[in-house]
Amino acid sequence: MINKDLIAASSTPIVLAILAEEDSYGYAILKRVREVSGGRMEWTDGMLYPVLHRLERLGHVEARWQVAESGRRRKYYRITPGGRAQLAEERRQWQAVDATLRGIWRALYLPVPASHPVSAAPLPQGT
Amino acid sequence: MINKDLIAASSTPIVLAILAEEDSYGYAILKRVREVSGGRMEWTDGMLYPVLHRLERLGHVEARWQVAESGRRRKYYRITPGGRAQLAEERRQWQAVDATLRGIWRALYLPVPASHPVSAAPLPQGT
DNA sequence: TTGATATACCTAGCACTGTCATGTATAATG
DNA sequence: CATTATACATGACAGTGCTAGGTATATCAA
Repeated sequence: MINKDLIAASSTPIVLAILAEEDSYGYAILKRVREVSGGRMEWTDGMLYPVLHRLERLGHVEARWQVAESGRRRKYYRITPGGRAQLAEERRQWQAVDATLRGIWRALYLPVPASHPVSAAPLPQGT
Repeated sequence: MINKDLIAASSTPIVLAILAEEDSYGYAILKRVREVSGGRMEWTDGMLYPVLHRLERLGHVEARWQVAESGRRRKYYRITPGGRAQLAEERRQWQAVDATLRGIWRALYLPVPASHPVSAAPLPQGT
């Protein structure tokens, strides 16, 4: 569905953004990604947990064990101030690349994929 | 400037889109990327040539040697019909991920990075 | 009890790919 | 003759998603 490189490029900003909404844990993050993407992105737990561990190692998130009402133990993650700064930086980089891609695509007269109306906003004509 | 994963995710669609504009060669592609991105993206030749070789191996582009008026030999690349199909698919995937990211960011009240006005268009307010 | 399913976390081995450094060659410039 | 820009190529290294497998518990049906 979505290729590996795109997954790699988007996993960090997506996880940080989800945790910026509220504290969460692995299994719930997987479901949240599926929900936010409208089912277009399906993550495996085998890729998510290493991402969470890396973010923790880098100090972008903090983890704590907690037992839910259901009786299950969950590892909740909370974003740190450093994580929020990282999220802003990731967002800046993504938008720089996105602007570049849209700039080239605009000149190409490519057919717009009809499956999902991504944005109804007209493209700016400036600079 | 731009992290490795984002480079990896965008290299294929960018190269294919540049070749969809017109036939080109390695060194010129590097300069074109710098130009189209407004200087925000700087590619190394050490990453571009393997990308071109891979695209050729996959049948997305075709290569031919040619001697320019300057006397230098250049390896020109031309996009194939299969390459155009791949470009459309890459574009579809990119926009799916982009829509997901914008969907999460929209809910966050993140400060807009002021360095580069990527888009002046207001975000659509609908679902 | 037993079995199936969903929840919940973790890791090892593999393949892929950008980075960095390096190599080769030529034209233009001073 | 030295320097710079042009022009292509590759090997060693590190990072990371994928696949497959492992462990454990709560819920529900048979």
